[in-house]
Amino acid sequence: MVKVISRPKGTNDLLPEDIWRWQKLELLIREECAKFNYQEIRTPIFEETGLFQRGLGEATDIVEKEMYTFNDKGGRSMTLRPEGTASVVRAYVENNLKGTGLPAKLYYLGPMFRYERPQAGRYRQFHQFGIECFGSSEPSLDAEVIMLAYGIYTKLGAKNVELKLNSIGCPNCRPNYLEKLKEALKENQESLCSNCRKRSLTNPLRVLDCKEKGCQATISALPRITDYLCTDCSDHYTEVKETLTLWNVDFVEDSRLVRGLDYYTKTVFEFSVENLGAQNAVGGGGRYDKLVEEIGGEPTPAVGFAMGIERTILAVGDAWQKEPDVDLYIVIIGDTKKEALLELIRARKQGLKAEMDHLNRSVKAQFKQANRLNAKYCLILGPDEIKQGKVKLKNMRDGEEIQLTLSDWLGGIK
RNA sequence: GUGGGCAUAGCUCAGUUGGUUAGAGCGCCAGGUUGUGGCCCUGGAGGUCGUGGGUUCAACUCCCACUGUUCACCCCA
Repeated sequence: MVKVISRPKGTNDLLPEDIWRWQKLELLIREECAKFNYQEIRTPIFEETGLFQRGLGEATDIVEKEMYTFNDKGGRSMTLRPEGTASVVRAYVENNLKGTGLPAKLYYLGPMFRYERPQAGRYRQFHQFGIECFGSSEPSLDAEVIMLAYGIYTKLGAKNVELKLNSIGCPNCRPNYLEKLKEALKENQESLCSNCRKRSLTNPLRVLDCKEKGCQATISALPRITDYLCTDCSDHYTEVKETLTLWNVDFVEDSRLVRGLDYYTKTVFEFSVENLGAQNAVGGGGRYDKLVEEIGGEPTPAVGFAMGIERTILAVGDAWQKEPDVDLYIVIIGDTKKEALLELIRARKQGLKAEMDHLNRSVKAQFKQANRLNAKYCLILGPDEIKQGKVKLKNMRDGEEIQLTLSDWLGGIK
């Protein structure tokens, strides 16, 4: 025997027993995007490495140690995309999408790649759905992006989804806050964990995110960004909140929410669920008014959101029920395969999901198979029936069997 | 990248102080009904006990390494 090659670490085979969940979620996503006038965009799965270095920030963990980077045969450094926004921004600039009218509202759905240690809800190849809206700095679009995501989570039937909201200011007001924060951190070094002491210098905002119990008291006493926002940012934040309230979106303000990517400005938000352990963030996003410029486009305000598909499906749990595989199963008795083949294709032309036996199984085994496929009806074709031009149609829910003519038994299906 | 747990049938798991033929439930296949599913009964197929080394007369069991998986850290979706 040849050695079986197994799939790469941190990747998954999506089998028929699970894939229906994906399809159901994708359908919901596409319907909601259509309602909000978001159009799909599909970009390459790999890009020049520089795109992500510029887009996400050199100092982020993703760029520093989690990217699948390789040289192609021409010696160019390429990277499997670790997230979707940078590519969409690139495509927006490269294809001059502002020319198609603003705001440009785009969504994407597909695999992303990060070299991480896998655990529940965290894989090396995972999938994200995301939306990006370019060309307007209006808070109503921040709210709309959040509303779209909120609507999807609500319709999923997932329990205990929480929306956290914050504003992290802009290049005008954030430096001012950072200084105050650093000062406060300096005074409280003693009471912080070793990690936070490091972060106080390298990335002070992330201290706010620390989950260490010992740090909590100190963190809650630190200055809040929302108290230091400039008028522009503060007004923007207020209007986002007002619009969400107008739309009955439940949210919790969390002045400690900062998020890990460097490109965010003003609005940031995150959706989390209870039952997912450490990987409880199922989606998040925010405004990124400086990113398009950084990628090389002209200054363009933008706001977006990304959802982790695997985590979202985990969060749904068993709240969903699988559709039956077939409406109709044709049971062959004796030498009636030819008739069965004819009726099978007739049923399918009528739009029924139909199946029949291809293993020459016993009648009993055929009914078992029908049951396994959760068939609503069985069409029974035996020599006696064919002789008289009749067939039997059995309702598998209540076991009732009725006799119909071979030519119009389809009328018996409700 | 760091630390801990786990790895036996398709799935969930038993397996005694190391002892010769590795089990159960579910699932799968067949029969119990010359042409009728779900429930029940009977039988059957299916395992190089994650991989490779070592200790031993003897290893699923003990030791080491590797791989996978899982939880936490970290990070994020």
